[in-house]
Amino acid sequence: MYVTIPTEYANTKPQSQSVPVARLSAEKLLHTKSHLFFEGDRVDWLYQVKSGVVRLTRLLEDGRRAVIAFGYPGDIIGFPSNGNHHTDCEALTETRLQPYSLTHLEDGASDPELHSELLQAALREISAMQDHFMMLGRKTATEKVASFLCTLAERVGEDLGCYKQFAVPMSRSDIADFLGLTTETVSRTLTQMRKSKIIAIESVHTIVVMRPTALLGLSSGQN
Amino acid sequence: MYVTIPTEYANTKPQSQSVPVARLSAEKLLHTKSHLFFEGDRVDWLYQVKSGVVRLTRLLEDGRRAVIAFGYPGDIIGFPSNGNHHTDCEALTETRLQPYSLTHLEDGASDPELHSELLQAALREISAMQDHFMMLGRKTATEKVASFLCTLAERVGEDLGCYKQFAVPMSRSDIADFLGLTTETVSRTLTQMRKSKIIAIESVHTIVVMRPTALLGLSSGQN
DNA sequence: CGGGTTCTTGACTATCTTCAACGAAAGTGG
DNA sequence: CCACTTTCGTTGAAGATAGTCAAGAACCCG
Repeated sequence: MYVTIPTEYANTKPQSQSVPVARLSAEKLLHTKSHLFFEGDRVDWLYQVKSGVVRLTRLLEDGRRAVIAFGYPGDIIGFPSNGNHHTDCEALTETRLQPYSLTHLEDGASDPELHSELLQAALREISAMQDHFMMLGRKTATEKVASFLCTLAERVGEDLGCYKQFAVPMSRSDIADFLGLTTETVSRTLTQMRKSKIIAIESVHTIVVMRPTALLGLSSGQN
Repeated sequence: MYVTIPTEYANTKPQSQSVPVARLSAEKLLHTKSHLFFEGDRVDWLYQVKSGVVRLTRLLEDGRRAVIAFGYPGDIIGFPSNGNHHTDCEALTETRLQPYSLTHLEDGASDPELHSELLQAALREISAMQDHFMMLGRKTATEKVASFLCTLAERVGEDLGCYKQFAVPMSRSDIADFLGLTTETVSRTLTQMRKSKIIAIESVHTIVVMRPTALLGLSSGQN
């Protein structure tokens, strides 16, 4: 999941990724904090997240980290490059995954339809990543955090009357590394939004959006 | 073309993208500053750059801009998302392009091999974009500019004895929007590198790398 | 040649980071 | 189950990196 530039709150097309048809393996269970794969590992399977949340990260030699994406239900993860994984993948919650055999997927001749699905998934991924470039390169801290919350609210928020509540399974530093900020800045920004009654911080890992329109405004710089 | 994290100078595998086999249309010529497509246009063709350089951009309503990528010879551009272009594309120099019919490409059944090539190109694209996330989110201005120059040198630099020279067809603000900086910061950073004799600025749009190792050092933060 | 754009440079400012301390939460072992 | 340790989150103060504003120089293009 990438945080994009929401143009209208709660208006995105349902994230119902077309589900590849031929399941070649049973569901896989991944426990919180366990790894699905590491950077450099050979890619044998792609996975579609069925429930739970995973985190994809890359590291720099000196320890700086980038969170490339969060994998939410419906997302397909594990795209190879030169046959290898280019990120680490760790579960943030108990996660169920549907594996798909890569050899079978990549061989277009054997199953053209499945192959097309894979290509479509890759193209969606590219598009989502392009949105994220704008975020990383051109948005302020407040805009970044607001965009992030909007996306979470839209994607997994549950209605609470006129409010929307959602879980935030990732740590502050996961969020920071995803948005290109520090944990302190993320924390401060959230506090500020809480003080201006735009959000409520139910618990550290649960947020309620009190004023969706105001949050959306922050996300696009109209403050 | 994305600027990645060079691990060893002049050590990247040749950018020889596998060339799709079935050419369905004659080469297309694009003049400097003319557009190949705009964001929102329906995608009918993909293009492989044969010569020249193009620039892919996205805009925010308030005018902020992100340069998503520069398209150099060998690169494939125009990947659709929901059938539409998600960036504008403009030629920075006279450019020759080989078009490929999308309908033909996407229909895996009709030409499995071509379809596979397309998927591979998309996967390479995803990998390159992931590298760029680290750049945008976690690198300093100097590291960004140095990485950018390293990539250009590697990709299109011509040997001049022990130096490497290359053209910089994009403007300072193109570079800035690619790296998530301002034109002033790009300009200042280049000036600084020139003063420390790491590069020479032949002309505004031509750079010579005098001390490749030093430049590579800057790109990964060892300064 | 002249007008407009692009690039460079300077001075100042703001945003975000860094460093540090503290409190809260979660994990561990007796 | 409780005490202890460790990690995580929040907050504050100070500092630095990059941005903004502004002006002049260089470059292009007709």
